[in-house]
Amino acid sequence: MTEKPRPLRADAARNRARVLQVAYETFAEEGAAVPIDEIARRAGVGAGTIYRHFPTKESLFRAIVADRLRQVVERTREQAAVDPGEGLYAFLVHMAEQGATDLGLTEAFAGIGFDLAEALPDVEKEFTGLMADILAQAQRAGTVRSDVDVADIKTLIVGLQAMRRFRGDSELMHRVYPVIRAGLAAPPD
Amino acid sequence: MTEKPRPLRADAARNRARVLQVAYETFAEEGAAVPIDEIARRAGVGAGTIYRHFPTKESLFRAIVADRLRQVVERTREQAAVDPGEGLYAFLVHMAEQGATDLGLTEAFAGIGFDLAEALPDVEKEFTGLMADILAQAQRAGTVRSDVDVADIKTLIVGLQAMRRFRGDSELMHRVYPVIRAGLAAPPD
Amino acid sequence: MTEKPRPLRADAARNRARVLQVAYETFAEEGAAVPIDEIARRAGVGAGTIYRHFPTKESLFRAIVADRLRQVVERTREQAAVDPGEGLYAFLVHMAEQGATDLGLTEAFAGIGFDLAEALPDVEKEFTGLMADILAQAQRAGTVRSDVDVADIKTLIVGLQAMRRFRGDSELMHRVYPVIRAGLAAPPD
Amino acid sequence: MTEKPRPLRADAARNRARVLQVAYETFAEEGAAVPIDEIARRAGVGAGTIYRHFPTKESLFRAIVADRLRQVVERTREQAAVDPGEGLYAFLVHMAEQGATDLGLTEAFAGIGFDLAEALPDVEKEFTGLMADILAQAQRAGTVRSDVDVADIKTLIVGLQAMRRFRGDSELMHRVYPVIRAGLAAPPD
DNA sequence: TATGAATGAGTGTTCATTCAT
DNA sequence: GATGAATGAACACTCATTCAT
Repeated sequence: MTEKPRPLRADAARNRARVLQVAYETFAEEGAAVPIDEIARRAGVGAGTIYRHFPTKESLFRAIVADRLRQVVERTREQAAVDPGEGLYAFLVHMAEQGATDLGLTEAFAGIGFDLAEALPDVEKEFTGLMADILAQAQRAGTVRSDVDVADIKTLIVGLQAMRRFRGDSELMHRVYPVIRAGLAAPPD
Repeated sequence: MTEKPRPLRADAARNRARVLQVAYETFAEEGAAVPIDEIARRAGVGAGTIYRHFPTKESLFRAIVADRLRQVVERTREQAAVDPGEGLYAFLVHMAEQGATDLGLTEAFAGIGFDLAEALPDVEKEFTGLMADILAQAQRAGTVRSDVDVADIKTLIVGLQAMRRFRGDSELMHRVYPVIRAGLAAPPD
Repeated sequence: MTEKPRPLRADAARNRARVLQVAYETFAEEGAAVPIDEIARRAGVGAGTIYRHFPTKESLFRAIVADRLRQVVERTREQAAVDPGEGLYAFLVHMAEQGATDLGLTEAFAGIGFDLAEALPDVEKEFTGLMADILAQAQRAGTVRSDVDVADIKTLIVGLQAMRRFRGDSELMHRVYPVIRAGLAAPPD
Repeated sequence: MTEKPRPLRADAARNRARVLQVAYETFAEEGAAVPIDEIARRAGVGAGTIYRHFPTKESLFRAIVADRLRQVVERTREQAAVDPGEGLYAFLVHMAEQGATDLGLTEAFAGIGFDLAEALPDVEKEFTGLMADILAQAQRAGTVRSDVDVADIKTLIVGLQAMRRFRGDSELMHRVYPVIRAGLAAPPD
């Protein structure tokens, strides 16, 4: 029974996209606590314009998180289709990268003041489904030990995102990610 | 150029200790965004009293972090003396635990809006020294692969703290910590 | 120095009438604080269209008040022609009814943030003239005491409108209006 | 189980009283829609000071209304003790006076955006009780017709307050109040 | 010295009005 | 002419910090 969301006027669509982009960058840099006015300033629009497109600050935040996660899901599915044994690792790397540049996403994913499953149930479901698929694939391919489950993977993502923000991407990938990977690949005790 | 910190009167010292304790608990529960008035209320003192001992909210936060880290250092040194091969693992577990119960400390350690080396250079130096010692010990004992360094361990702590806040202590210890440990113990490629 | 109001195009005239009607209903239901956008939404026009016909929100409000008062004047004149002794009472009842359903009109009439004589001098003049006429008629007919004047009647209207909004129409008519009427009919002390 | 409201410090008590007084005057002049900042400005305090004493704008408004109504109740009881037949009329006059100078009180009493019975049940109860008492007294004394009840009196107060704001006190008392009084004194049809 | 009251800049959000499409 | 998007000045309320008591 949702209203057909009639296409936005060209200028409005441009502004909406611009707000999303700037809000993404700003939340990424400053975390979810940045004032809306700061986002408006950076986007070169009035605060009211943001509120025309997103009724609350939280809804703007949600829109960004949903967008990011959808991109990760898509890229991961593509890669997992090509190399099932590597799908999970590719996913971990994507998520670490996202968390690196995106303070807001990390907070959202770690549930700091934001419950993903409650706020974006659809995205959460698709996301969890993806993880279950690629984890099972990797376990069948023998690249991931058999005793880890989806909850463990989620936990590792939270950890990797935190680490990625703490450490440069190149260093994380060359020095710490191999440790995690070795731990995941190791046979259970 | 530091003032000689003349000894506090007994009641003032008691107040200072009480504020530290309550502030620790409160930041741990509520995160760094909790109002100073809430800490004052819980401590049963006026807000002014807190500002007498700590000139800004941030300085109070710093004092707590320093205090916590000193405790971890002490406990870790004791355990490392007993079993050098386990010292580093004991340390990781202590830090994860601290991060678990201490939202404020995690933020501080991960450098979210707070740079430890800049804010508390003395503590940071001692802390890094400890890590170098116990890492070297473990590598000599053969329990940790030879190609990880202190920076890698710091990074893993950031990750573990984030994970510990995301996941219950028992589950983290039984399900994810073994993965990290297996990765650290594995021989380099 | 007023612009000659050149005749509106048919569609524009239709829009203007529609806005007036919807604005009347909306102000009546929601009071003068209702956003212009809400009126536009209900009327199925853009906000800009309202501003084309009425340069400010207040001017729209004025137009409605004028319209309503003209209707009351007309109906009252008709009834007073039939029964001069009852004309004033019919008028009071009409005005109370208007105030009942029309939060905006009541505010306008009572001068809450809106001065009728200043804002709509023409309407005010006609309105006052009507009251003078029907009051004199009623006094000649002996149905209203001789010592009340037009200002008193205006005052009573303000009171009746306030009362009507406070109390249901039926109850006001059966229980309180008779008291007012008895007071007006009573001979002067 | 209410906290014993320990006595305020002298300066705080002075400020609280000042805020109440200024807020009373300001609401009276401007109505309930005045910004809190305006009240703060007039009182010569920061907005935060008002919020220290009254947690919301509405609670400040409530405090004023309660205070005013209690004064009216008290004065009316005194006068009714002296002359039972006049008690109700004295009450009507008091309430009209209050409404005259107090736009906020009128709005509260007429229920414009504020439900007295819900917001201040104690005051409302005492108030209604007073009206029942003095109305019965007056009816026993024969100064008020037997067929009006408390709800009718409330309605008349709403009307009188609206009228009093519309018309000067002296004129209302000399010209319109006698009409109401005659209507109330008249025998039922 | 301790208290907690006062300050005032800052936050999310709304809405009358203007203006590009 | 009509549309509805953009603007930006409010507003209620919060909180780190200062200061009178």
